Amino acid sequence: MPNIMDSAFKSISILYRKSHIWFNDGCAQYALTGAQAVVILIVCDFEVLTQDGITKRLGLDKSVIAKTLTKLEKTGFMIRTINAKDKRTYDIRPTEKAREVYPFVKEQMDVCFQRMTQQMTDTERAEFKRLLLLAAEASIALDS
Amino acid sequence: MPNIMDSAFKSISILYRKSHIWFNDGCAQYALTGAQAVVILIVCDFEVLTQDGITKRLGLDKSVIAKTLTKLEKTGFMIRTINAKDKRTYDIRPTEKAREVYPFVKEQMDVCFQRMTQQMTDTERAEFKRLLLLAAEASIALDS
DNA sequence: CCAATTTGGTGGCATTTGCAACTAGTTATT
DNA sequence: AATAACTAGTTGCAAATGCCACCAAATTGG
Repeated sequence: MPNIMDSAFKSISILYRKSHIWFNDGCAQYALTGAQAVVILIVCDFEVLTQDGITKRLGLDKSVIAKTLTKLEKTGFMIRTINAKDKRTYDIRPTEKAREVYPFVKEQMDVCFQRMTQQMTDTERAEFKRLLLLAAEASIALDS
Repeated sequence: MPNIMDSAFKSISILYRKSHIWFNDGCAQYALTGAQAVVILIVCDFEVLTQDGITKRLGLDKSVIAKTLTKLEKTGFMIRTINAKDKRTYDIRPTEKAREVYPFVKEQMDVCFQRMTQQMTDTERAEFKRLLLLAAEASIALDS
């Protein structure tokens, strides 16, 4: 297939969609969607977060996080308690069940990145990751 | 905001969603969605393509391309003619209207990439683009 | 040359995400 | 202290995408 691509923008679209299909498949064995798995990872990493904290760190709309958390609470992965200092907000905490799947979900995520970068050298892969983080942080900072 | 991110996978999600919001906004003035604009770019670049050719090059599902093209034909950006050699397939060609918006849409896409990489040096930006294309091509090749 | 398989395209349905309007609680202004 | 402005979260709706089942044409294998 000649000249598949010339644009970084299109590349990002392709990488997003492909990696999410892979990640969703990988998470299905734990009865989780990709979106739910990502939330589990970030909440476990921080131990406690508000919904807004998750929203800002993932660059998703707050309504998306609200819906995902409702599901995760129902399925026993998260606990929501009203914050005493600010009654508008919830403290979101992982359950033991969440901590149990954490390493496996993390592994799935790494596998996805490994797969898309399999023809890169270790140096290239590390540089790719560094630039991705840099661009993502800048993008989040831009509209907030 | 401390430790926003640690994972390349999450970064790709963020970059995709943010850049698509920007791109959609940028394309709205031409009465185009981001998805439609991307199809216009690729069809103009190749002059003629089948729906399957577009599908493979963008890594999207074939039903998505079918729906997008139906819309683009209705709004006068694309022409579909049945291929004489293979009556199952369409030859998709851009109209003059498509060629007219092409440079502006391309510009919007570049602006998005520029925005997310604004703190990079020119060298970093070029390297980032190279690695994105490399990973995207590999991802497409993987499941086809 | 006929049957089986493959390929390109369509339509329906489900999921993910984003936006806008809304509620309730908090902070700032006067 | 009262009101205005802001912030966290919820809900409903719309758009984008993916998957599946299906159809029609083409290719392959006997």
